[in-house]
Amino acid sequence: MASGKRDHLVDTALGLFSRHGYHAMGIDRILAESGVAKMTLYNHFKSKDELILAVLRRRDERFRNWFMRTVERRAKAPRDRLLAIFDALGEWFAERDFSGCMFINASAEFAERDDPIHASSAEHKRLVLGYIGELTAAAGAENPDELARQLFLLGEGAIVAAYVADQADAAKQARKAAEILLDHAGV
Amino acid sequence: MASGKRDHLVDTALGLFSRHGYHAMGIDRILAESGVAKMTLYNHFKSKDELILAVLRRRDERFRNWFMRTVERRAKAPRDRLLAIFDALGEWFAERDFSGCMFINASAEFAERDDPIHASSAEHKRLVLGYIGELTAAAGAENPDELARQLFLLGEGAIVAAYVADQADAAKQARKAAEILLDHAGV
DNA sequence: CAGGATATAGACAGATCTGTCTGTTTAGTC
DNA sequence: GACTAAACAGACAGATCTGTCTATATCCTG
Repeated sequence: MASGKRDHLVDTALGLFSRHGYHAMGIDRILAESGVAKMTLYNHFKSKDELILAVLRRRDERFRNWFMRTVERRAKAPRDRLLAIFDALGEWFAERDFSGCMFINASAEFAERDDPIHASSAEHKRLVLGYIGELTAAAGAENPDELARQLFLLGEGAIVAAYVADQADAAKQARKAAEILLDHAGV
Repeated sequence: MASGKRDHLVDTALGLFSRHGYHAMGIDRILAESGVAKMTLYNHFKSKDELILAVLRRRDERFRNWFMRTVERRAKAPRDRLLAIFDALGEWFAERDFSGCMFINASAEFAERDDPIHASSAEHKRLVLGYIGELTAAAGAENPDELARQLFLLGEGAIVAAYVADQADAAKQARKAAEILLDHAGV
């Protein structure tokens, strides 16, 4: 059985890194908050960076599960599901402790392109784009990849607008633009 | 006359913060790289955060000047200028040391919404959006604000796609989507 | 040339951060 | 109850970081 301590550590770190950033949040605070001993952390992870990678893996899994479930619960028809992407984003932005996208934020702090943390963030974005691609294909778009990439841009833009520029209704705006793109793509 | 040392310090810090992030880049390295003494820094700035704010002010000024100049040099007709936004972004992304948007990255590291650094980033984004709004108004769009916000989302999304997800042609994709939105807005 | 502002190098304090080590305690299993 | 593995508290080392202080040097200006 995987250690419950490890799980708890990753969960606590996920919340703290998300709200405060990666460099700004020290190991000691994570340990205090989680009630775990330092040696337990270094028994499970080689370094803080390895903990961050574990956090990102968990975040990727949880976020994409939640995202796909929400989109698919909100709508059945392919076109509606593509629009539901932006309703899901709107839900996310409205969370009280919304702190932007952990992967965008991680890329900001670990700037080197071949840093494993940056690479992990890139992979997450590719997976999200891939999911949107599945939806555009299911919707029978003429050029599903291109449509997916354009909707993806709207989504990422909405995240930035909501977090950086404090535009609470960014998801709604993105949805309106998406409708136009879908109409144009014959979906 | 404003100190040339101060200017040089801000310039050096701008490059280093941009390439390495804000927390990851220490004062000492900035001083060594710029050849300026520590007391000179603390004579001009109260703290590292104040230096960061000065860097962001300079970056805002330079970036928006460059951006507006590039857009207006690349195209004369209002619709073409709106599309030139994405050509300008493409130029930027292709720079060898492109490191994403300093304001998005700053918001990632200074997460609290009322942190002056986060607020300064929000203000920059508002100014960029305002400029796009001038262009959509000049183009005679029916709803210039809404169109501007949607183009803004595409632009921000392209920045994230280019930097985080390593999509070199994100600006081109955004441009294609923008064309559709412009057609739809009767511009 | 004299005086005042500005910049210099570099030591220093104090905080903080990651990662290691030790010795003890807890918990589960045979 | 004995053995083993895991977690514990907490001290510690070593690095690094921000910000301060001092004493010297440079440069502009009157």
